[in-house]
Amino acid sequence: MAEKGITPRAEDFSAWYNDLIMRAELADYSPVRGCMVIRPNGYAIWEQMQQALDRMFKETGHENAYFPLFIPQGFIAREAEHVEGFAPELAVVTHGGGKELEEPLVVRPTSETIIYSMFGKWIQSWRDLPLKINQWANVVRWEMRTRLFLRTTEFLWQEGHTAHASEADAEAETLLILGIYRRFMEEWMAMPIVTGLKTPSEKFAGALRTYSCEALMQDNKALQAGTSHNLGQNFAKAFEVQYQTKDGGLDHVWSTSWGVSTRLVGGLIMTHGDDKGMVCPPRLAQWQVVIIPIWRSDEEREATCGAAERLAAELRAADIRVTADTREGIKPGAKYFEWEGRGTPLRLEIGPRDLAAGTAMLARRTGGKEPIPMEGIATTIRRELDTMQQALFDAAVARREANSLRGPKSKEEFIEFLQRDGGFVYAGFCGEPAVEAEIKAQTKATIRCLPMEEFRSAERPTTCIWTGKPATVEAVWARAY
RNA sequence: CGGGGCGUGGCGCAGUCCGGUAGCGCGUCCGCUUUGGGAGCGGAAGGCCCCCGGUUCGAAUCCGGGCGCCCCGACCA
Repeated sequence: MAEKGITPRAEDFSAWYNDLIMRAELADYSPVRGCMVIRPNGYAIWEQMQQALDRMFKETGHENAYFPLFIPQGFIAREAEHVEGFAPELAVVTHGGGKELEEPLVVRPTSETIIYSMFGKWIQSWRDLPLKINQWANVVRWEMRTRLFLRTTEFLWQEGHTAHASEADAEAETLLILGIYRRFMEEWMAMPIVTGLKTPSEKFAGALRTYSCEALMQDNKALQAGTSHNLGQNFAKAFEVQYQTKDGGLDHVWSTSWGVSTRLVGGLIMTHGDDKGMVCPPRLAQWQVVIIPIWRSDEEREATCGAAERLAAELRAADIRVTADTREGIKPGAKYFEWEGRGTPLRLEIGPRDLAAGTAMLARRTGGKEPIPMEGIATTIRRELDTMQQALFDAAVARREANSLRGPKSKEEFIEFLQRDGGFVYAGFCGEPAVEAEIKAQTKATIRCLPMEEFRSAERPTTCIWTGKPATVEAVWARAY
């Protein structure tokens, strides 16, 4: 019995995370170091994420396209900061067809360079703008240390790339996407985030500025869940993406790029998972409801399985994602454990007693089990799913707030909070990069972001928590993944 | 790249100190009985003991050298 469980979070959070992924069959290690196989249960969650995000991108005027995996090595070098940022983690192809290549090909770590090289051909006039492209793709970054979903050598993501006629338009796009990410994370993933600006040391290599979504995991480490970059004219200049303005002039376009990855699955796990396994918010669950018929005799089997299938059809008609587990030879209890481990939000048990009473036994993944009438069951289930979705979000917000510290009174309190694995600390910052580096060296915490207005503290910090000098901004610190 | 752990049927492990020809649990397959919180009994299949070399009559075990994986740190979505 014990060996069937997973390591409790309190005992070893990393082990819990790995155990959960294996138990829920979300992913597996690949023969290649640092790479992962995303199994059907895990990929189904990613597909739900893709669908929701893809819809939101398209609703805001973005189109999908696909750019190649291979990038001429010289492209990466064209933007100074970009090459500096990515050079250490590039995978490079030197041979093809048995011969050494004239110019090595880089396996894309991100696609700015190849995309702007194409934008240069496609954009001639202000009439071609804005150009708003998204692609769903895999990218490769040679990481020193990897973790399933959170950091793997190859990962899946979407990367949006847009070109605009003005800096203001590019900034508006950057913030529009940040808002979409926020809505997705809050409303679909039930994962609260703090949005804000990255400091220069943490921004994307080649960006003017980077905004990010920062979530707090159950071990009180921060997870950067998504980023949206205003690239200014940096890449436009490097790849000569110019257009004729309305008044006949010539200007470089203003561009943005933004992305979220399969890392979000890791965020989902570490936001909602418990010691029994995965907990999946209803809106992202592959199966929102699993129906488990219970029988003894053959007649009972026919009756309960038949009822399960009819119930499944009824719920499906109400747009509820439902499956019936009619496997024979496995006891109901074993099925309960299996579906719980996978995080299925609701379970409906149908046995002879339920058939007689006109009810089904409803069990929630988040706790609680009671009989509900079959009459109007689709409405009941819909309400249960909506309630659970909201409850997961509320619980995650409450946990984050309980583990956040606003306005530490002293440097000592600040350090002490971070050292006992506290969560987010909001404090004043003088803006000096050297101070930021010193804090990182001493506390292992980094500035996750300079929070946007709505996340800032009511009481504005006036002094830098580290130097005591006047604060120029409020920053959120935490140890991070 | 440093520190720690580990490599033995599909999975998890014991056996290694003290050499003697491989075992346990889970899973799998077959049969019967079971089925409202991880089923029981009977039968069966399944192992280059990470790799290479050495010592020895004999190596999973001892010695030397490799390789790989996981965890913790330095870099990063």
